[in-house]
Amino acid sequence: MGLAKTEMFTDEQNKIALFAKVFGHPARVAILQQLFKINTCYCGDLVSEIGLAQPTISQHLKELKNLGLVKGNVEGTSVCYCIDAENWTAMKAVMAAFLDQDITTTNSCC
Amino acid sequence: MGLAKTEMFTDEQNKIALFAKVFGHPARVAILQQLFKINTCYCGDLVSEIGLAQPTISQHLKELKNLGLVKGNVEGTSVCYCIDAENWTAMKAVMAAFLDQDITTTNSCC
DNA sequence: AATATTAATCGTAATATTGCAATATATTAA
DNA sequence: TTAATATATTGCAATATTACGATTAATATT
Repeated sequence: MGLAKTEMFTDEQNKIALFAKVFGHPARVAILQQLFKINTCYCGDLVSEIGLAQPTISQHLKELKNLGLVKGNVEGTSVCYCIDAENWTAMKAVMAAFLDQDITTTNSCC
Repeated sequence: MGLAKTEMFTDEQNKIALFAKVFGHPARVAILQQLFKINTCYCGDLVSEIGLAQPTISQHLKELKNLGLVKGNVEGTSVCYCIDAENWTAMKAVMAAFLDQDITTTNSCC
């Protein structure tokens, strides 16, 4: 079906999956790394830096914006993008709660 | 195309994306949380716990196994699954390097 | 006003993902 | 050996994702 049965899962599980999904493409990872590196970045800079076509980068940026991880600021004909620090921190807390679970090796089957 | 152009990105970026992708479905999040919670778990238990069909759970487990995050141990007709602690820790280091980047609010455009 | 620049949107082709019924495989029990 | 049980695999339909050319929208420059 290609359609996740989100109603079977908790809000937290769906939230983790949504954040993870947006990181599940190397172009979006690269965009975020670049934004962290140079702090503030025009859309066109990302296009030349990453090497995908402009509509493709624009589409990836849209997904990052939809989740609130990235903000865009219109400056004339350009749009300047940066990380949304507050939402990034909130996302980190959600992901950390999932990733930092304790592993009890006792009573393990394998 | 539906096909990520992995050759344009660094190994690290592709690795982050691969790990994130496997967490990008709530069923796999739920499977992992359950494995952390009860430490060791038969495939059938996950099917009844999560509520998706047996082939669906089996398929999700396969993806987790392919990335090395989960191990399975055959016990008679059953298969007992658990987290691969070593690989989980290694994965956490990769993801933390990405998620814990510093945010410099100075010189930010938005 | 006409043109240039930058980014977003639309449309579409190629491919990937999700979910499950049906079936196959492997082990144990009778 | 046969039947029962548990899991994996196959095949397929529905939907999602990725990428980009063409176009549009908005602002700047001349």
